[in-house]
This record gives sequence, C-alpha cells and structure tokens, in this order.
Amino acid sequence: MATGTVEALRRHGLRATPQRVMLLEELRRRHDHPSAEDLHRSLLPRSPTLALSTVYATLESLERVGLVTRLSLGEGRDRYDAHAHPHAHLVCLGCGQVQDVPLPPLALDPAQVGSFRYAYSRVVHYGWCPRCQASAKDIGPRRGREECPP
Amino acid sequence: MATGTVEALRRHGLRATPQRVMLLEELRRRHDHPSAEDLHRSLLPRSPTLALSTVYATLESLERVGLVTRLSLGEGRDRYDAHAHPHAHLVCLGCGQVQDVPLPPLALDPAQVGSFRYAYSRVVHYGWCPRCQASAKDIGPRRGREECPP
DNA sequence: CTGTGTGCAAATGTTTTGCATTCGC
DNA sequence: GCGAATGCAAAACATTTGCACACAG
Repeated sequence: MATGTVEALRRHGLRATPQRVMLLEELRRRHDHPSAEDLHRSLLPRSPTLALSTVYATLESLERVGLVTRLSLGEGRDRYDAHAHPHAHLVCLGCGQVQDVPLPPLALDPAQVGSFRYAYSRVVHYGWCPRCQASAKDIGPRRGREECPP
Repeated sequence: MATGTVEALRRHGLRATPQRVMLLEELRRRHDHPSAEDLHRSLLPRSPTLALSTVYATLESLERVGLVTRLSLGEGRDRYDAHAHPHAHLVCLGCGQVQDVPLPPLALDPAQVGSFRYAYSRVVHYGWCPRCQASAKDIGPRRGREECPP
C-alpha cells in the first residue's frame, strides 16, 4: 500500500520521504477533511518527531503538484482533501462536518468568464446534518451564517 | 443615500450607528470584495478613531442578519460582499482579484444531500485574468494552486 | 435610562519563516 | 555528495476577547 503512494509522489516529481508517504496515505484513508493540526495529531504517535511545520510544508508540496486540495471554508483553519475525483462539498452549518457529494454539472457560459482563462470551479453546499437538526439550537452556527444568498 | 442604509440596518434589527452605516455604504459601493483591513484603511481617513475590532464586530453583525456575506477564498484573510443578488465568484489565480459572475443554475439532486436539510450553495470559479495571462509567470499563484480537480 | 456598540489593548490560533541538521536519490 | 526536506523555535498575521466608556433608541 505504501508502494502506490511512493510511486504517486515520484510520478509528480516529489521525493518520497517517510513524512510525505505517511501524510498522503493518512489523507487518502480519511474522508473527514482534516486540518493540518488534525493530521499532525493523528501521525504523532507513529512518528513522534514529526513537526507541525513539516506537515504544512508537505501539504503545500502535495497541493502544488495536485495530489491534495486545500479547502478554506471560513472556519479559521484550512482543511485538506486527497480524493482526486471531482466532487462538491456539503458542510453542516451546525457542527462543521464536511462530506463529499457528487459535483452537479456546471453549465459555465464562456461569456460569463469574459477574458479570463478558465481553470476550474469549486462548489460548496451548506445545510444542517441530521444530528444538528435534532439538537436544534444547542450548537450555534460555526462562524455565523444564518442566511446569505450568494 | 445614507437613508437607505439606515433603514436597511433597522429593518434587520440592528442599531444604526455611524460606524455600521459607513461600513455598509462602503461595502455596497465597492465591487472588489475588500477584507476587514481594506475596509478599515478606507474608512480611517473619514473616521480616525474607528477600531479594526469594530470593523470585525460590525461585519459579524451584518453577516448575521444577512446584509453581508463573508468569503473565504484561501488567501489567509476573508473578504466581504454586500451585494444581495445571488451570484458566483470568479477569482484570478495570479493576482487574486475577485469579480462577481452570474450563478449557473445548480441542479441539486436531493438524494445527494441525503438527510441534510439543505440551506444554500457557494460557487467559485478560478482562472487567470487577462493581465496575469500576459505577465505569464511573473506573479506566482497566490497560495499555490496549479491544477486541483475538486 | 438601559443595554448594545465602540475603542483600545492584550490574547488566541493558525500558518509562515529562518536556520542548522538530516537524508533521498 | 548535493540539494531538497525536516525539525525546532520564533515570527507574522488575521481574528477574537475583555473591559471601561459612549451613545442609540
């Protein structure tokens, strides 16, 4: 299993250090869109000298070559995702959990984009997960968002 | 012109303080999606004692009642938008400028959302503006993003 | 008058940076 | 061996918080 990861790194021109292999594997295994610190905490038992700044540096390298995507959802910290297939994200306004959902086809009118050279799009849906619907107002929205059209 | 702003604030249950009026007017006038500090810098000449923390507090109030939208585009600081009509954003990967574009119709399959209570969606398109296409590699991407499917 | 909003300073939390050492290739 | 990556400490930055005073309604 390490093999696939090592090859992926090399194929993208990155040196396969143990930290990078470990981090990419962890990120490919998880589907909860962890933050840099989440990843650091998860890996520390297995690799007690792993520095948080190395996690950041590694995530930056992986993002630069396209193996990882950074998500900024306005929670104060960024989340990371190593799942390649294009998808949208569904965020719970109560507890902040993020799950992957299929990407609706985006009919992007070239006229919209004007003279921009178009690269890609990101779609995020917001709503309330079952548990947060139940616990009603117990948990306030993370970083206030009550309505907001756009 | 101040009148419309004052009424908008009251209609949403907010006290119409000079700071709130000034800030909402500035934000409604601008189309460049300024950050809290951009706004503070713009307003300081007109209101020399305006505190940055007041800008943040005010933006939070305005966001809470839906008069303002906060955008987290992964630049390290958030941007704000007071234009109500639903729209998507088009971000230049070179210089970071953000413009409003029409929102493509999102065919959101209810099954996708599972048991979430759906609230709203955000769509961001990325690309290169004409000027950054020209100056090719002069300016690196803000906070590295070269490809990235999702 | 009452309670919310403001200004100021200090704290918080995340992400970045500088630099010596280690290690992949 | 060479250059890139790591670990550690310190810095930088945006944002939040605590609290006394001011002011909108």
